[in-house]
Amino acid sequence: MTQKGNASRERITAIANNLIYTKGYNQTSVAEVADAVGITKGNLNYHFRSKDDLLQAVIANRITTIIATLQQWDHDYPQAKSKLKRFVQMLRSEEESIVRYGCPMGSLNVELGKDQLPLKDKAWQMFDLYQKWLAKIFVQLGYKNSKSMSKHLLVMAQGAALMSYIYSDKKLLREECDRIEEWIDSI
Amino acid sequence: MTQKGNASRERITAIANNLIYTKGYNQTSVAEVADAVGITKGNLNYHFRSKDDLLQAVIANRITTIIATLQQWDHDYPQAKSKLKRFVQMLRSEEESIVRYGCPMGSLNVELGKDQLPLKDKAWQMFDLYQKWLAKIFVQLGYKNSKSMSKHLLVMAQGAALMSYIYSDKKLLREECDRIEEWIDSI
DNA sequence: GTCTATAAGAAGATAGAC
DNA sequence: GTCTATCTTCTTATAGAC
Repeated sequence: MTQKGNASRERITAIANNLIYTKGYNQTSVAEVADAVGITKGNLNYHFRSKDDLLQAVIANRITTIIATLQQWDHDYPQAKSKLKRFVQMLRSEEESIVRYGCPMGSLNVELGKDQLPLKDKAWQMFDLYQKWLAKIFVQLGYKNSKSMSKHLLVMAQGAALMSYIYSDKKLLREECDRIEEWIDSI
Repeated sequence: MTQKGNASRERITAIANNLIYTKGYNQTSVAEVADAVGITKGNLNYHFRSKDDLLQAVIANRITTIIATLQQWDHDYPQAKSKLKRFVQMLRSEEESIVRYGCPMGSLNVELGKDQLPLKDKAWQMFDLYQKWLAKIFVQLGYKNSKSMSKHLLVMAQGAALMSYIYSDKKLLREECDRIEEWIDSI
């Protein structure tokens, strides 16, 4: 709560995003965020009138990132199965943080799910972006049950992220990625 | 924080267990637990010197239950694959609560994982009981990689529980159980 | 915009009477 | 064992000066 700090909304949001991911939303105080940014609580409350308001901005930010990522993937990987593999690849490239902090989407949804329903809806949208994107691909692949298939892929990815997080086990995460990719090849 | 209440440790633990499951540990206050039990905070603090102490008792309780359950399953289902199916069956019979509150083990581990390391170790033991029990079965089935196989089954089960919880989707949970059972048949 | 100061409440835990 | 009362700390949020 010292230092100077040019505190644009974006700057605060980015730092809050990181803290909320690594510590959890309820376990992160606004004082901590302000401290990390280098401003005072009072100043932070000028930019965001409430803690929930801050989380909304964080989630909105994540949603924007996800949309951009999916567009990029659509552009980079024309083939349907390549898109699916790219999705799995995300688990591999993020293995370090997943094993330490879990999946940012999964953790946040679990945390908000028990109460705080209005915010949960926002957090839920993150999942739905991936799900709808995946479903589109399964349609391309000729599946009638594209929704079920896309959710199944999310189930495997979330299960892999969750268990490798709980066991702090990179090897497990890699093995599960292998299995998911085998599954993609087999369909 | 009114009413009379014969407050044995067991009674408090059972009620706390339920609240912690449905609301989450950090979102459950000791005042709430005391209220649900029908005693005062002061009294609760007589039985459990701290909130962490209370959670330890809750987890110890769960561990005892898990051990008893696994022994029962060992007794009731002599065949290896029947044991695995019984494990999956748990997801089906608990679908109502899983869809509403998630998996009690998974949620607690995620919640404690971000900080509170001493308690996480305790919570982690719950998972390990299942994992070791499953691994034993895969050994029976002749698998060299029994550990990997047992964790894979946990991955699928946890993924199914998590996603069906996030989507509040019983149909998804059932479909994923079907897939897991198909997998068991195929190995 | 950014600060200091402070309000207002919640939560965990303790002291002491009964 | 169980209660009432109190303490302390943490947390969110506001008020007002600069």
